[in-house]
Amino acid sequence: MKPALPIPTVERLFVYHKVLTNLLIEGTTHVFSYDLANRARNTAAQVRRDLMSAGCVGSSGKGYDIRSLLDRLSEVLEHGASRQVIVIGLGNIGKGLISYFSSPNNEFSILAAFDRDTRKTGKPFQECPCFPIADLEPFLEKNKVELAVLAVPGPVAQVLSDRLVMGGVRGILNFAPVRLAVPKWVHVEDNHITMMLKKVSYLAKLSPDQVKESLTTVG
Amino acid sequence: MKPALPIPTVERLFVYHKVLTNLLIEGTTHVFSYDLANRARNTAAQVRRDLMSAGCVGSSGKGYDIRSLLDRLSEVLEHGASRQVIVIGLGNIGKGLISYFSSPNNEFSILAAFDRDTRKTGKPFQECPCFPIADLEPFLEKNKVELAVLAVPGPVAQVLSDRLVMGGVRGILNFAPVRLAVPKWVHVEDNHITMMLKKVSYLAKLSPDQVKESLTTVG
DNA sequence: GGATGTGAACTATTTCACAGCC
DNA sequence: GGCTGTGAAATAGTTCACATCC
Repeated sequence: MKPALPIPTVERLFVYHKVLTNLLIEGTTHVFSYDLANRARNTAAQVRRDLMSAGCVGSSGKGYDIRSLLDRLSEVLEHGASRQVIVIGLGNIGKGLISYFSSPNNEFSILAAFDRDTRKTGKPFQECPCFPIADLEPFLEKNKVELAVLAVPGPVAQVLSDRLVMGGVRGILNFAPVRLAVPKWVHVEDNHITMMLKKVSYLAKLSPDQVKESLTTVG
Repeated sequence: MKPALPIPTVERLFVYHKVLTNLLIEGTTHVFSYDLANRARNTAAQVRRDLMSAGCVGSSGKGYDIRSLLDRLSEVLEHGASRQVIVIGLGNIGKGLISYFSSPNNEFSILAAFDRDTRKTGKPFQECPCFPIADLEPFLEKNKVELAVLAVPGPVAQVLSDRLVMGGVRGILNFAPVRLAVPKWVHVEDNHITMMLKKVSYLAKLSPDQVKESLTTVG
């Protein structure tokens, strides 16, 4: 088996995949490394290196063929990956996710939401059924879902995470502002919005106080 | 001026700050590097190195004094950083943010939301006033806000980003699934939920198919 | 004894720079 | 001529390991 790709590379590959999809929709068929680099905000050398690591090939004269690039990237990034997701917590974040993923172009399907508030359960939210938390285990038992979005308040996040893990979930996108303890075969990706906002604030503070040039000078 | 801290370090420092805050609330006054490491899910050496880079000092016998650690971290991470934010787009994500930041313990204050839907504007959402997008420029003119959360559909994100930048915004937390083009003195932090979910899916697929041991064996 | 602080070694990642190809 | 593919160099980041201090 070939060595796993470094995480930073994987993240950029996802970006390329998105950019390339848009280019294809616009009707473009080929792209140069520096062109893709511009759109993905990095360097041509980096793009070539990344694509190489992913096993993509271009041709010296014409650049990369977008369609085969996408095929290859999809294979590397998406082959065998779960696409079925449940959402825990039907607050605003949970609802936002469901709205977002009910758009037709989505690659994930949200099978169900779970909430402890009985006013929310029973009836579906935007065609997505919402069940009481107590139904979680039987649902997981029956549906073998491997991915979950955890969008609940911090204090209950760990307990729910444990239940997800016991139910066979192997990937959690966690919006709760706590660090979850999970066994090593489960991957948690934290989306701590507060922390991101702090980071933005920190970096905005650092960036040089520059004269505001016309926006048209910026790529 | 001392050299800027590496981004990965800064991110970990935010985590330490959070962990330490919780510890302080619990009444703990001192912490060892390996202890902090456990709670932040990394190694003792890393913790010591990070704290050192941030200019923190501990003492060999007793570990680190949490209160002075927090003081120092706050100084490094938060001194001079903007705390006032506006939210563009009062969809579910926008609402979620506002709900989240209206909790009393928050460090950011959301001054206003903006939306193009006139059914949402005029009346406040949870005490946060919501204005029509047309009011953006005068609002920025008057309030000198430097941070914005962009939670609008992809197709309109770039235009709104331009308007934010022209209005003096220097940091954007972007939920729209596009790469924004901004001048170099503006920092954009992307929170592309779809991409994060893809990443979780990718990593969950990779993680070894491990025997499920008792959850109690896991920290 | 048991921590911290830190140079030095190591590992990972990015960038350079150029041979080879179209 | 211009672009890809890729060793090699450079840089960034992490971990080791031990002198030092409480």
